[in-house]
Amino acid sequence: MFPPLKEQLDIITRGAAEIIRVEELEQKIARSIKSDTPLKIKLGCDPSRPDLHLGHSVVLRKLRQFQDLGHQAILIVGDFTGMIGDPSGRSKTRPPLTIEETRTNGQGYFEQATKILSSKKIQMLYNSEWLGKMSFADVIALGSKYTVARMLERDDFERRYEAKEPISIHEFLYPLAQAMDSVAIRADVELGGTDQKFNLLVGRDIQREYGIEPQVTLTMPILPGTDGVEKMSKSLDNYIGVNEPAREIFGKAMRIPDGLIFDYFLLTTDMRADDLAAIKNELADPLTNPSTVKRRLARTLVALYHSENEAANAEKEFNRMFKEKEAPEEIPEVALSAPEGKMGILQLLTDARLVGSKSEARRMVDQGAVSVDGVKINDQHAVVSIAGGIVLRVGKRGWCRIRQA
RNA sequence: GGGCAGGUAGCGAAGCGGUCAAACGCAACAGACUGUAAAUCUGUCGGCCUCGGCCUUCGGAGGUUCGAUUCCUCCCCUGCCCA
Repeated sequence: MFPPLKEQLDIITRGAAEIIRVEELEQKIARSIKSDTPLKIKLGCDPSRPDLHLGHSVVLRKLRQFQDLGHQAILIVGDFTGMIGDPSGRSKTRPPLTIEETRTNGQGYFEQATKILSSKKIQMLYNSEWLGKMSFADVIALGSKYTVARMLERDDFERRYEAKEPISIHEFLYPLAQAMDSVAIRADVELGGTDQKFNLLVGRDIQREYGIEPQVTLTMPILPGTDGVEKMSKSLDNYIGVNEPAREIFGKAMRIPDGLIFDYFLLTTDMRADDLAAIKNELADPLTNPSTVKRRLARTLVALYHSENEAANAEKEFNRMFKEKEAPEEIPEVALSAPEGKMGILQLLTDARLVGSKSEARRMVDQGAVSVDGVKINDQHAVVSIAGGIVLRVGKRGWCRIRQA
């Protein structure tokens, strides 16, 4: 039923940043084969950020590989912690969620995740199921199993402690809560980004404390965002969402720095090892124009989340907009009512929601970023007739078709 | 509980009675260039405008002043030290 040990290990270790510990993984797999029992592979999901992007996909792809090898994927939705309101470091303002929100978000997560995961061998659990049942005494007992010094080993905590930034007590409880998830489901392997390493390791320790065989931790590299600097995240707006339209995915992929092309192929696609090697060579060749390789990446990504067909269309569209500098095929349309069919350009821009304020509209006009039907508008006081319908443009990407209501 | 240091635009950080919508850096946005890349250069970067200005902002609430981001009082929040 299960592929042989060697084959499993090959697949599992590919692309992984670190596995702690490989020997234990081998033992678990060997036992799984012998007893014909799937391993439980755990992945935690954050219900406060329901939109998945390529960064999430890295670890989801790894989970998919486990599924394909016959193992059991278990998604843990951190609804309990979400209801309290997490503050892992940066976002102090993360608002607590209601139970309904965590359910809705969990469901949304599941739907998006199954674009990557197989719908077989998958289970989704909410951690309030067990964490919500713990008494305060249970929590104290849990707290007694870990020390402050060890908590401070975590990079994030150590840094903030040194920098004299606030660390709330409950932040210490999060890794422990996450560890309890591993205890509750008796996870064999837990997946996460390298930034999760500490939390995953706490899981091992706590499982041991509760008399359970420690999980193996498998971390995947963190995917850099489209800016090439920070990790991909929605709040930094350097992400490519799995739910985005084909054109967006294509366009955003084309905008990543060249240096990221290979990493993206490696981490966000299912490309085989020999193809990856070929790409590496191609990129190393000074005669190669990286944009052609980047195009292939963009097509691959669109195909992954939409279809081959849409990938081809997205590329055509891309050429049309940026090579031939013509209006995109589909642009948002806004119906506005104007007396006598005429409007001031500033009003037009704000009503079309191409800018956030009239001041911004002024700036755009001043900077020569605005055009109507391809004709540049330089005068803030210009009055435009919208009677016959016009195409309004701001900057490179702000298109809008206006028609009279 | 006490002492000290802080809370300024998306972030970081100046200002410390008027010339402050607030230096500077980053991010962001626009323009040029280009491969919608990067780098670079230029400009913008609270809101409204008849372009002369007007309005709302510097943790919160009051107060002193002709005038406060700058001084005083109280409150809230954060860090450090002492208990």
